[in-house]
Amino acid sequence: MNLHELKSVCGNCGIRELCLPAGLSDEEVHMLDQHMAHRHPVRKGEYLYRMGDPFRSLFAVSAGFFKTSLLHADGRSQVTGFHMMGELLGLEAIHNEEHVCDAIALEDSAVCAIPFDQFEHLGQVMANLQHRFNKNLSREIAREHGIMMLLGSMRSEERLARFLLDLADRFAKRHQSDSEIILRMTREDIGSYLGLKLETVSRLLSRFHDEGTLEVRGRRVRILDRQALIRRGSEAIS
Amino acid sequence: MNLHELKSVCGNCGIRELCLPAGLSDEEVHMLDQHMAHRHPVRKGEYLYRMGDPFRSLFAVSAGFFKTSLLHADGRSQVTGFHMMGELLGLEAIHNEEHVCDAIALEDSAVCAIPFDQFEHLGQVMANLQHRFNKNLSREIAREHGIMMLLGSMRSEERLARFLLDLADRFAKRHQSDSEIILRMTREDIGSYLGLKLETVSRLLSRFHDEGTLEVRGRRVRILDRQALIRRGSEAIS
DNA sequence: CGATTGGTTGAGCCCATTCAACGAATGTGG
DNA sequence: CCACATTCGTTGAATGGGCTCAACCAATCG
Repeated sequence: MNLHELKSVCGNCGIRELCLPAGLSDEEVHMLDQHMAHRHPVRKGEYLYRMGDPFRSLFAVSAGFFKTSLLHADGRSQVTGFHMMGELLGLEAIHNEEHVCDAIALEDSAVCAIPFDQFEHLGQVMANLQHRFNKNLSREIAREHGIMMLLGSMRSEERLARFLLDLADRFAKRHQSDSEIILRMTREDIGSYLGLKLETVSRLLSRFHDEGTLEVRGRRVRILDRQALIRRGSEAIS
Repeated sequence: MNLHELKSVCGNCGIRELCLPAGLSDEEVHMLDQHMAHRHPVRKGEYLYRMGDPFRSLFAVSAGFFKTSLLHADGRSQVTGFHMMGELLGLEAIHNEEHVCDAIALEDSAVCAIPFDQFEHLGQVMANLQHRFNKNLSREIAREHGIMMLLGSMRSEERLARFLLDLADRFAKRHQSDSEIILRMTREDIGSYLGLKLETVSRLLSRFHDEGTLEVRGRRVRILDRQALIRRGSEAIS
């Protein structure tokens, strides 16, 4: 075992309740530990996997921040998600045993690799684990429905407001500040995710800043007026 | 047992290989049949389920056509998908045991209800079934990534072209014509799904018609020039 | 039959894009 | 260390694609 690939111990993990073992008994988590989950670092800018790579493992983000994105034949790309501590990466690759998007670390990160065939075996003997996993997949589908709503029927201000509130909530769940956000991604990444151009994102951030809703200094964003942001995120259009 | 709720027999089902039992052995399909899957009709316009309904069963579409849509507090709605023979409905509801969208029959249809707790038990003893189900969920996630790409970075012509090609392909897989499409949904539904207004959809269909790519007569659409449509569906923007 | 729903088309408008210039921050090699 | 390139972000001006508003038609249904 090399220094960079340590046996992880979900039982001791600070984010256990955010991650795959959420809701499992100590005994069950111990079983999970026995069978899998090696932890290894991924440095900023590195690909965790690429489109077309064979799918062998799921990855649980144990530290850091990732984006996933699709690359289209004509060069356009679409960011499909941002992923932080406790979230699973690679779910979309199960169906044809091949990764269908790129996963890139946006800061120095670490992941726990979960060999999927072993995981499926374990799911057979641990109903609870399988149940949690089903829910995990289902939640991802529901989450993407929300993004379809965002992309399909919201205007730019709304999209950005909701994006920031979502990020803040997710950080808050991880015991970080829910008002001081450090964006790990570029304006272009945000724009791609939200179906906007980077200039539009920049202008919106400036506008929110000027109105006193946010304080924006580069990638440091502080939410000054959460209520205003919530209002922005649910304007009636029609 | 009433006349409208018949024990279905996946083993004899014409769409078995399109549906949940795909890839299962005869014996396995028999087990599936023993435990679940009652078939019942859903008439045009009826709700199969609504947002907020408790989640108890998945549904396999055995005939007909459904749309799923989100209803937002301010009245806006977003169509999240169209679903035909062999596709599963309700996957997005597993995670919090409550439906998070509406499912509405767009024509007289029929579904097989699959009580989810029983299904999970069966998954525990039939690794193959569980494996297929995992793939099914994963494919749904990957499909939605594609829609994010569509909504986030394609222009209106491309969106509609791809939508029609996707529909045609799915009909073709079900042994129906791949060039003669009967749209089951309104222009407004299409627009909602594609992030466009109904007038835009109408104009685009007229344009494709005038250019000889399609023949459009109300909800009857015939693909006259598939190559042209494919080209429309992959124009480089930038 | 009138009422309602669904679809088409036109004219004008507006929000986000495009194109462009510039500034700040970071990194690199001589 | 500085000169330079590169990446990232901001801001302005002009454009245009899809939206809004509106009129009208066709089909369907009580």
